Amino acid sequence: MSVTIRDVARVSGYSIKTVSNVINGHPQLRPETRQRVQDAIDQLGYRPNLSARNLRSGRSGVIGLIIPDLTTAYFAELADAVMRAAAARGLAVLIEPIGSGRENELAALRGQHRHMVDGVIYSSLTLGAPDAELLKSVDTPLVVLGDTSFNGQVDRITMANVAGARAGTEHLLASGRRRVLALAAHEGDIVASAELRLAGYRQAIEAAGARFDPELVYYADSWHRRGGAAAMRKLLEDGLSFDAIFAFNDTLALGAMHVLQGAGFRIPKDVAIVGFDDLDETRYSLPALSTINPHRDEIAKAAVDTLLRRIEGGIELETHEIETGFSLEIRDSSGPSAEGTGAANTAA
Amino acid sequence: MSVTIRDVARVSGYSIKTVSNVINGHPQLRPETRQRVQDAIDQLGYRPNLSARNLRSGRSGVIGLIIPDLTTAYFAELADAVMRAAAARGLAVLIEPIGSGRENELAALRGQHRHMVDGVIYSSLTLGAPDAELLKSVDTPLVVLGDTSFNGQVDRITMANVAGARAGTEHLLASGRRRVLALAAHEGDIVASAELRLAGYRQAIEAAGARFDPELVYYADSWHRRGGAAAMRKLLEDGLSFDAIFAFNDTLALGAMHVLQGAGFRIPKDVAIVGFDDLDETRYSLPALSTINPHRDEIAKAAVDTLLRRIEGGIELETHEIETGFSLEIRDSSGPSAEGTGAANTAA
DNA sequence: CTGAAAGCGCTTACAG
DNA sequence: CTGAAAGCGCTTACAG
Repeated sequence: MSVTIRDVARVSGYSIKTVSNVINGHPQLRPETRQRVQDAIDQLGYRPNLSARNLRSGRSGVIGLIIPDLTTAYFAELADAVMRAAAARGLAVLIEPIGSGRENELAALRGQHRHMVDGVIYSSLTLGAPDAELLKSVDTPLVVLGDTSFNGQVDRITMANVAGARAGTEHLLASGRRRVLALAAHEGDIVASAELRLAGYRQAIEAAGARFDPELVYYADSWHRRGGAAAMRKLLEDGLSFDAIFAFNDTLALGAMHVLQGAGFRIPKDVAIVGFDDLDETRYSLPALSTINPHRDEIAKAAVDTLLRRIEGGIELETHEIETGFSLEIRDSSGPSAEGTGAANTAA
Repeated sequence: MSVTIRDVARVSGYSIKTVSNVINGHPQLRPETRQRVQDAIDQLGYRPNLSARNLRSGRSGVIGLIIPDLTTAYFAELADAVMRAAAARGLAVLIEPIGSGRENELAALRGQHRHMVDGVIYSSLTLGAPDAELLKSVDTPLVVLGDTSFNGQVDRITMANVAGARAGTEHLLASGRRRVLALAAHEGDIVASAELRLAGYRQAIEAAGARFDPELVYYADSWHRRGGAAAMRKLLEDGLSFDAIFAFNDTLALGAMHVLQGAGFRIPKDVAIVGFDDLDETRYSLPALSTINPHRDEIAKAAVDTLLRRIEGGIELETHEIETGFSLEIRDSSGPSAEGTGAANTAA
């Protein structure tokens, strides 16, 4: 059952060292040597014992990913992107779903898996600048994914919250909408991304020469579909007039869209909607939802590479803060308005 | 940085063996000894090196979970359940998303992570009885999650497809519906669960003394929301009359519900709907979707425990096939019909 | 290019 | 209860 490097050495007629060189792709080896060793490996079905390799090298080849849960589409898609980015670097990912809330997030920093992983990608919602020291005291290489700054004291990848929100709002204004609602959310202590996206929304409004109207900012009580639906119902009751919505994330947008359609509004004719996150399901909603694509693959790649650099560079290495790009995905939910051509297809 | 068991021995004044006994919770230890060793551990911040432990024990404490992807709600929720079940047994889970299709599923069996894990939970959609030999030839302990039988040659956990589908259909019939549509799906070679659920649907129809009408069985071209929506549009064009739908999974049901609502049907008044899977989002759809809960936690627990037994028992251990329970979750989408009380709230 | 040997940190018979 | 020692399978100076 357990073929070891020693067996390969014996069968191939070379020393353990040489076999090891072949396995690890050392360059200076005669092709013939390499071939014979490889033949023995194939013949025996040898696979290196990773525990032994890890013990020796001090590395496990596994990184941790700490997220609140796996069943929220946003985190599932993030995890998927991180796994792909890690696989491209030969790393496996150990996902640790920790639940939401500050306490869980803190507890995770002392998690049990800590010693199985070479480093951790940590998606934090509640930690902020005052916790920078705490994060620095963690003895595992760490990269934070989040919208709150730690004053450059921690490696961090963040998305283009302000620029993305601005682009989404500008797109709505550019398509002729005049009363663009901001559908925001507060949830627990999660304020960072909401604030940043609000700033982007406001920038777009003001850049268009309009006045920022706080009355047009609605707060859902959660970031989820249900929150978007509830906020929209309240909004319709309030009798506010509007012809577009920039929602601070996709699920809010989908919840709002559902209620609007139930109330007889046509989308995008009567109301255009743009979300944020580019969740996979936005392609399949009816109509398909326009949204800000935060370039999750880029975020994941930056996180993995930054973590790898930290693992190799140690604590002295200077910290990196990276803000990734974004793009506006124009789908059916933000096509021309009722005053437009009438054709409800994708705007160019 | 690396405190070892040797350091703990030195500081505590006991031998390495004794320290090891304390760490591993050996019973016969004087409380005083245990305390002194523990003090040293705490003082030094000692954590066992898992690579060394694994090398020695031949176990990694990690199990693999092979699924098509993490971004489909169904698999995300399955993964979540498996992680919780594994954590309860002190195991970590390495998720390997492999994409869909038979080729990917086969390739995964020779996956790179094979040697990091003590065993694998393998969610297969395309493998069937003829592949039993292949599965048995994998040298890693393996438990299959799936609806296709391998003739008892492989450990397998499956859900109550027939009984669940029957219960869902019976619920619709019991609430006074007369024309219950079956919204089925074919996708690639995935036929097993569709066939089983169709059998359950048919049993319910016939048990009610009605005749099974093949015309009422509609096939979507995918198991997803979009497939359900497309099938429903076609169905409405066909002008078929019906007052209820039993959908073979929740996303089909949600897609169908959306199209029905867009066409002016009231749910459940005009059409009652029941899905299958109990995805989290069924609680938040409008109306909330009635569904068959396949007891995912039970599935996950059975899978982890069966795998653990296989890991410990080796290849001689006889194989287990476990079918888990289910329950009918009655929500708003299957309340009373138009002829009923008129109150569209949850049926009892 | 290649070999003999040490050592990563742990657990576990073996001997007291 | 406790100690000294072997060995899990690998990598890597060190010496040729």
